[in-house]
Amino acid sequence: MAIHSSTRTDVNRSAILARLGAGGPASRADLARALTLSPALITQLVKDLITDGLVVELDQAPSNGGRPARMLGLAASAGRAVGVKVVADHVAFVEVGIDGQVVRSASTPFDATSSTFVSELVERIREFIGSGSDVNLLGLGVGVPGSVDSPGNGVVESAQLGWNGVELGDALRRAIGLPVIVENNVNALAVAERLFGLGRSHDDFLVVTIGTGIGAGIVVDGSVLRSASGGAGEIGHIPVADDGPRCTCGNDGCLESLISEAALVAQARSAGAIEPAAGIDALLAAADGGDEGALGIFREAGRLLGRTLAGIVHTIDPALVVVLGEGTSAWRHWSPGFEPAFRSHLLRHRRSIPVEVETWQDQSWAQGAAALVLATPFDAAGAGDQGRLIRARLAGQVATP
Amino acid sequence: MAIHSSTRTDVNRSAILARLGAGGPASRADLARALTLSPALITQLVKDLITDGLVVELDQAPSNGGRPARMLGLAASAGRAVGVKVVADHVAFVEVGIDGQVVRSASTPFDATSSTFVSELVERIREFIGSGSDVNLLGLGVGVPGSVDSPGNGVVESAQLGWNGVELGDALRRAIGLPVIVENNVNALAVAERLFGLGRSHDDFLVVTIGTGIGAGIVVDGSVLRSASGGAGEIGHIPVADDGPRCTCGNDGCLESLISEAALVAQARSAGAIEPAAGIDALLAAADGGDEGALGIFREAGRLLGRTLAGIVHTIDPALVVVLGEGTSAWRHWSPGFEPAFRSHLLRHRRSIPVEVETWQDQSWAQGAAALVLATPFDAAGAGDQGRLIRARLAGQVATP
DNA sequence: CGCTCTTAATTTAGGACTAAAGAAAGTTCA
DNA sequence: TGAACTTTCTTTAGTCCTAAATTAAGAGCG
Repeated sequence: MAIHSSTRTDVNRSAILARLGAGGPASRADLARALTLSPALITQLVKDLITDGLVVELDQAPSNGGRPARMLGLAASAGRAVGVKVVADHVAFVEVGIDGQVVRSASTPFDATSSTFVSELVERIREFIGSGSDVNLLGLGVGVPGSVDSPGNGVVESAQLGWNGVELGDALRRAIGLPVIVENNVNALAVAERLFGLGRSHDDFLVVTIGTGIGAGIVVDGSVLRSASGGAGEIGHIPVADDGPRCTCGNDGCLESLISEAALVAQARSAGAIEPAAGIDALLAAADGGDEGALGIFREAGRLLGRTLAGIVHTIDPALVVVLGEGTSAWRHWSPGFEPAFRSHLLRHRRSIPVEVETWQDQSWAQGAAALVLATPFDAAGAGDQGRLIRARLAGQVATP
Repeated sequence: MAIHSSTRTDVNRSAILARLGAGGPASRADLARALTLSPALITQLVKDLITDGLVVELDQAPSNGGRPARMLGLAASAGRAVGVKVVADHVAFVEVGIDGQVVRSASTPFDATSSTFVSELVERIREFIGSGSDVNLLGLGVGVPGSVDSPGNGVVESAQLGWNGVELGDALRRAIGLPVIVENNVNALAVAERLFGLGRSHDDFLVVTIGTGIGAGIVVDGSVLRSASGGAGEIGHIPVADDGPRCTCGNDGCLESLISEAALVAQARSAGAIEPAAGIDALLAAADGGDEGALGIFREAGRLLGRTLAGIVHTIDPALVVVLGEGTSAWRHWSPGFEPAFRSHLLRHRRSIPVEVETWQDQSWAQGAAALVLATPFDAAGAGDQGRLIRARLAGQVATP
């Protein structure tokens, strides 16, 4: 019932700005409908935002049969976000506008297992922020492989990084002086899909990543599912074989132990489909060249993924599946195994569910992280104190000449 | 942001009443905390509810070190709900108070495949309601096996009942003249668990039913997951065997095709563990008598259920699993297969997740249905127009002498 | 026994928001 | 070409709710 986390005015002002960013120019009537606020309130809020130099009136739209609408757009200075993606051996950065457009990006080496990894990360982040222009930064979004207690707090458990109870959020807040949102990197991708991608027109969809790891971001009723301890979406550890290979998690027969990039490479090496020192690029090249062993490895991976995703579709009933991650570069070889396995295990009325594979770039992970900041204006109570600070920074701006 | 479905006063009054029903007596300060409303507003609303005869002041609680609280309780006349559970061959009814306590119940034969099933159902419901006392009925909750487009609308797809696009909600509203909420019966059980059961202290948990069918109700952030078309939780159709038996849905190797009651009976007959005309009761008796074939069938069912639920726990990350349904009477035989399979396929930090098996009665399904009505005061926008009507009926009562 | 502290409940002033009415600016049609 | 209608935007009056201040009623302690 009550909104505690921000003043209501901050919530509304930041929602208007974020909506103009994510959705493009809109009229007052559009904003009232989209944000379910009365036209009277929108008029008041927009008047103040225009006075504060954050919103500008654009051309009039053609009439819809009545008074023509006056379109509104964002002023150029309306704030930016930085996204950081952390993996074991490097860190990627992007700086984006409120519309999600990438202004600049960078990537630097990094050792997540070093005993001074936090201060090294802080240094890298300071360098990236310091080399940007003097535009208002709303906050920092950080995506990590692993689970996070809550995005507004940011305590990380990550086997891949070797981190156990690392208070990353607090450390970065203290060192950088910006609001910081920390989230699992696949969940961050799902947030980005919801805001800027194919998920914009769906309240319920599934993001699946293939590549180094196998993971899922589950969007339900417009929000990413985190559940009890922030660990929803760990589909890589769904058991799919009773006596399958040993997984990095210690169990046997997890999906990931069979279809992660490392697993495919290991199978290919064992089968002689590639040289013992070759990697995934060689496997893809072999499959492209028609090698039956390589094709079979990808087909079987697709089959296992398809069957497993069919079960997930029955469990959570999404309207769309989006496939992302480094592994998508090989999707043409996964698909022959994936499609029949997936659709034949779906109930009849679900067999036409769309599965979309999007164009992947390494900076996509960092864009996902940045989206964590950009999404907070849409959730009045979301991300606790950090969310409130971000909304205040977005809503409280006054443009300087 | 804006609440459209009820006047705010109705939302708040009905929330206070429902909270006193579900949670028992509480002070004004307790209500303010539980409902996240200001103490000032609670004082105003409670004053009116006392004047209207719906709430009574009880004894003072012992002091917590400050001013002793004045406890509040429900007046006896504060409204009831009727729950109806429909299966292929009978209908079960309960009438419950706002606290969920069963006031009376009934069960009658019914033919879901009859061409006049709607009017037969209407007749049964009228008989049950007509034989009750003259207390204010807030609404009718109906649980069905199958999927429902939305609880406030109530269009049913059910293979088990042979219903396809049946506009049950509209038909019942027209004929009975009460607000009607229709939902999948396992989802209804999850609502009841959230309100009155083990789920009261959890925002994220999983309800699993074993018996005639295998289903799940998934509670996330305090609400039951429905997703895109209301079909979340159909875990019975998760594929668990590549070339398993043919399922009633037409696919092969679904979980349900291996561990539903009918599947267990078929396996037992094939194995000679029971007579060809015997049923589940004979299988349970044989297992209780130490028959190895019978024990093996239950153990294998438990193993498959355990492995599948481990996958679901990784996908949605619940804090608790509650097992319900007719099949729980045999849980002692499922458990030896279930427990090792379940826990060995969980990530290390999840291995201690509690799995609770609750006492089951056939009227539990109908209690779940009644809970659909009782839950609506807690969701300001929930169940559309039906929710608004229920809240208005609860909030708008004035007790007559 | 009286003072201080804590917690509960109430009152007050003011902010936030909406429903409804009205004004503005088009399109359509006779 | 002017009236009627539609859609957008603005203004007004009132409702709903909270933060803060105040009052009430206990426990604890010297």
